[in-house]
Amino acid sequence: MYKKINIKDIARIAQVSHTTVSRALNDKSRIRQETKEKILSIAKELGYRPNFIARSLVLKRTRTLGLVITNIANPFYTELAQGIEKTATKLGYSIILCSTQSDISTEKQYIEMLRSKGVDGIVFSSAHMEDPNIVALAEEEFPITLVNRRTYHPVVKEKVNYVGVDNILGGFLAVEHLIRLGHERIGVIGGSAESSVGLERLEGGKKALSTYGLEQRNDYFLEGNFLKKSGYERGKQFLKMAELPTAIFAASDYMALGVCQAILEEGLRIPEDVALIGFNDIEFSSMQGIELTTIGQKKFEMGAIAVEMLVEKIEKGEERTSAKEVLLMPELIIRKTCGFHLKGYQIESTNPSPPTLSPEGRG
Amino acid sequence: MYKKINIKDIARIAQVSHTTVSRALNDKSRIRQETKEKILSIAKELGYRPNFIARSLVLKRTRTLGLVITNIANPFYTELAQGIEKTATKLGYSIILCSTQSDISTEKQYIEMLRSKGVDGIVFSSAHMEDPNIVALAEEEFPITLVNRRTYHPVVKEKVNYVGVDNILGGFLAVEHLIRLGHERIGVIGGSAESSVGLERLEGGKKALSTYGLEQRNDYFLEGNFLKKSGYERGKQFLKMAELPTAIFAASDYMALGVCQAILEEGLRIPEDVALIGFNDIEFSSMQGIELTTIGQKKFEMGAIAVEMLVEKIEKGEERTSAKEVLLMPELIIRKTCGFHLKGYQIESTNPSPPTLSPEGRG
DNA sequence: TAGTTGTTTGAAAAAACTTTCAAAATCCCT
DNA sequence: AGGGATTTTGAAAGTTTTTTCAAACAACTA
Repeated sequence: MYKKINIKDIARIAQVSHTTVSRALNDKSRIRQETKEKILSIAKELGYRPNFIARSLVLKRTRTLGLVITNIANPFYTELAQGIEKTATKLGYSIILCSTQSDISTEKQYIEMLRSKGVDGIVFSSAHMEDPNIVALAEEEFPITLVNRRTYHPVVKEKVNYVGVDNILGGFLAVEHLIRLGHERIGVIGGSAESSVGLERLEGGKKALSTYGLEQRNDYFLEGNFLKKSGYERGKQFLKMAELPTAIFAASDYMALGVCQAILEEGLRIPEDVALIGFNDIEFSSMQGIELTTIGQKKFEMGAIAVEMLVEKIEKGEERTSAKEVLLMPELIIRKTCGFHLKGYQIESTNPSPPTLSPEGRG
Repeated sequence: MYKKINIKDIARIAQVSHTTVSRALNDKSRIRQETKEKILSIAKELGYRPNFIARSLVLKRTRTLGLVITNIANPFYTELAQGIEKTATKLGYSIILCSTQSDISTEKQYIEMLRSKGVDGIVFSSAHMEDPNIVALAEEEFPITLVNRRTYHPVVKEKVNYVGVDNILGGFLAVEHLIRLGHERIGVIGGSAESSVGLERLEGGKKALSTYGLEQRNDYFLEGNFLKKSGYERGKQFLKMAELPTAIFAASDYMALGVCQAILEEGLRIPEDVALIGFNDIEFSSMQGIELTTIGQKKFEMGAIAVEMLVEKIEKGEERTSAKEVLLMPELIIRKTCGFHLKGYQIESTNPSPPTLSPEGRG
């Protein structure tokens, strides 16, 4: 049986007090180089492993972060989670994974647990619009950051950092692309009403419609929940309409894949019968046989920035008070589900400049 | 500023000792019902939140598990991770996520960290064949379980629990399916040599070949690493051969998707020119436009069983000494990449019985 | 009433570490 | 050699909780 050895064991062998051992181990001053080396070598020899929980108890720091996410199965979140986990370990933190299935009360329990376990901060990747848990944390000034989804609550806006894409621009780009390809009846499948990103993408889409002078038909806006199944169902709904849209913008690739399934099942072709554009650019969107045109966003980088901001907040403490907001630029990724390639256009630069192209490509 | 309140604060207000408060909070005996209720109500009113790290210090239990995984981005692992996370929380544990990118020394650092943080156990989803870190843990009898990949090291086999699929059977099923459809030149893309599952699947494939009296050609066995890119590259390699295989079995769907890309790029059709079968049945394999025939395994359940076994080991302690090994049954899932549907067979039951079907379907 | 039993409570120790403060040791200068 | 300054070390307290042991208290029996 391996007995765990602690700072006192080392002290006894090195013939010093455990205080001195602590100083040696933590590379503190007020210790002679010689004694430090001796202690270090003994520690190494004994295979000493520091007990972080004892340390945490006195330091009130665990170097552990919570990650609350709806569901890792969603490919968008797994890429995000990767960025988060990687940069957390780079910065010396580990992360506790919490998947809430979007349930506010599950989220609350997770938060309770995380705080009892003494995490130094939490990153939320899927905040609800009016998430009371997040508001409470913000009021208490507990270190958190929001990534991807945000909350419009004033105290959250004032106090907590946020990273995301410019979803309004993204939505605009998506619908604009459809419009430029000649579509006038454009169906939009939004995210759930609890998600800021869905709303913002929808808003961007509507903006494109009005910029190009197209009618906004209410029956062409359907609410989804970002999941494949919901894309499938909303897609079917569109396809049953008397005057069905000629193009569909789904607020996530995952949903777009569901729409794809629905369209194909009805015996329709993509993009000839109905064009399809998604959002996120998950890995599978680029697969042969799918080749979904979509709005790309830097998911890994988003996660990385989120934890960098959080760690800065934790370590810098109260120094910076105002909340930062960083918005990454979305990017139109043209593949084959909108028919761009069929019309023989050459791929142009897709940087997010204001709409200048004359609608010559219509019809 | 919210000051954290502790057991002593409650004691002061309730006019009892903190010992008594502890008893009330933990629902222990040796306390009068009346005092207990009083204490509980005070605790609630003050918003008391137990400090798990102090508790952990004395109890030597953290109710936290480590999950070491190569990479959450691989869809197979995300489904597995879901099963793990969900049942961990169900059993009152939280999990710290560690993605090693298959690097042994990164893994070692993660293990050090996890142990310093006092996790009660670790689940390894991607053990290397001769992983020294795992051997060391096993020798020390630190609670771990292996899921998916295993190690053939004798002390690990003797001491640590394992859950996985019957990969040999799975490989057999895959290649058998190809053989029954008339293929005689079957290329296999294995996993990396460090992975037990790749080896076992290959072994199963070879077994099918010999069972049906087919030649085993060494140039038809290529080593991959389970990732899409490696499937693409190995696929290309096969397609450049003078006598290219008429069917390919890839040891993971993720690789099969890469192979798919390679085949399509070469202007060949699936399954008419070359048939393709994968392993894992990840969610995207069932997508329209892909419809990959594959070997299914219960990933979520596998994860669930892994943590159940681990928790049992942790909580039961030394009571059960011999290591359990649970092997789930793989299942042939026939979709469209092997051409089964083209031949007008009706879908038969695919339970893993010994090969009885006469090879009437050949040619 | 004394003695026994059983229940309820609290003091103190323990877990493994960091930090503060004071004491001891060393060094330098006159 | 003596005194001040500086460096090195250790004792003790603190972090929050659980647990052991003993004390106090109530109730019951003889």
